[in-house]
Amino acid sequence: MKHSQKRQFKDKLYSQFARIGKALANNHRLELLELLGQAERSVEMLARETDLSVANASQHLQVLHKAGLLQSRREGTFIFYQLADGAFLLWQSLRDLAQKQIAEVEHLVASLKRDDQAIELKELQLLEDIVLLDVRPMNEYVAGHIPKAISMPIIELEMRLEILPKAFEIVAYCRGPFCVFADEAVALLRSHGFQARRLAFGLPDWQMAGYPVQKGVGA
Amino acid sequence: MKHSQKRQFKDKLYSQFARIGKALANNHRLELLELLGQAERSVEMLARETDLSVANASQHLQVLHKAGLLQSRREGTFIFYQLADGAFLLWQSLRDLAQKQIAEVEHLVASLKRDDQAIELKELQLLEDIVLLDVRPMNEYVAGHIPKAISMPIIELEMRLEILPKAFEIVAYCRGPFCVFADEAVALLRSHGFQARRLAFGLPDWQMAGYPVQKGVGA
DNA sequence: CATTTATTCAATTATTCAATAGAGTATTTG
DNA sequence: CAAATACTCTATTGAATAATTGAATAAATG
Repeated sequence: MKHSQKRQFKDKLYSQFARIGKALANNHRLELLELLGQAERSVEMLARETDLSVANASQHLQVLHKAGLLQSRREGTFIFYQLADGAFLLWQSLRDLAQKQIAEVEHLVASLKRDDQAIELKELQLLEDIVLLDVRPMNEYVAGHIPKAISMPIIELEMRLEILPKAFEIVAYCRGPFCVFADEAVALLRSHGFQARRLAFGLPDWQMAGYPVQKGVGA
Repeated sequence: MKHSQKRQFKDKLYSQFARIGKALANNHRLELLELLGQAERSVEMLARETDLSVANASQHLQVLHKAGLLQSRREGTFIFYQLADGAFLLWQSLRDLAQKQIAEVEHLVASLKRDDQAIELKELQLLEDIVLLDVRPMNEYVAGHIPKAISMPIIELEMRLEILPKAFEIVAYCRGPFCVFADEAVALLRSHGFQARRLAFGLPDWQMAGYPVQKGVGA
């Protein structure tokens, strides 16, 4: 094989890889990936949750789909998108690299005045006598949650505070390290005299680490 | 926190993530990443190996650098770039997703008429009585290689065929699953009556899997 | 079978990106 | 300190992308 043929082959091959890179090159598309990492959704739901127009969300979803990052299925008039195999690992690698290498990310997270007592993956195993709250929207809890976690969407938390025990520490988790639901939950709980911390990670990270995931509404 | 404030925060955060996506959105930059996954290099070396002008290569390297994917150090008039922590995992996730999800990639690989007997990571452990050849350029071998592998750059292989034993199977590896050096080596070896196969993966994949890596020129 | 709902397509505009050429900046060497 | 080497910056060009709007599909409903 001549040099020019090799060059042509490499150009073609890496251009295919770059299709995935291009799909990752937009903030809205990354936000869509993060949402879809939690649970599948229709175009309209995704548009609403990302504050995009439906047409625009649809376009972005198609870019992700063509790059092999999403799978879709039709159900009546709805089209549900979900992550393709391997897409979460890619998003996770990107997210983690950004956290390590980009100073502005740290700066943004610092602006949340987040508690630095967040619990890492391995630490959670060792904790006993805690109440674990999944503060994501219900549909994400149903799609999968950490065993023993109670569904307590952040919007319902304040109303349902009285059912929580003050004798135990309360641990909240949400979508991932950059999701603020758990921070809001911890702040609210503490302001009402509870002892509370957040997990530093989300359900998909838990799942990727090989831990068991429970689906549906727990008995 | 109001909805509009949350939206602003998310837009800023995901825009930072998208900086990395944008860095991955070009075939030349991905090729640079793959090369740097093997060993650090100067701008000029990278330009030559990717058939880019030096100015253009420099620009692309700076894009990668600003996105946190590369680190650089000066040595005299040379600037050496190397992968930042976590950058190889990101490139590997992207590459593996492309292999699984993009049909054109499979099509391109098929055009190589590659032998499908390639040896996977776990299989290599079980093989005995083989001669393992690292057919990448010498500098990459020096930067790190699989223990017991012999450096045999593909351009030297034909000249040095006589030192190889016919009694053992010969196994060649190179940069990764899409590198053709090992395919060329296998083809050449077989045409000279050797029994030969390639590894399906490269040195960085071996290293990422937690196996030991030897540096320098083996004693 | 017309209407409604959910999604996609097509056309437009503003913005961003890739590549090039040539000038400019560090650093080493004679 | 002048020349050589290695790299970076700037300006320009043409190409690609993002968001918007309104029209066009596909499937379900009355």
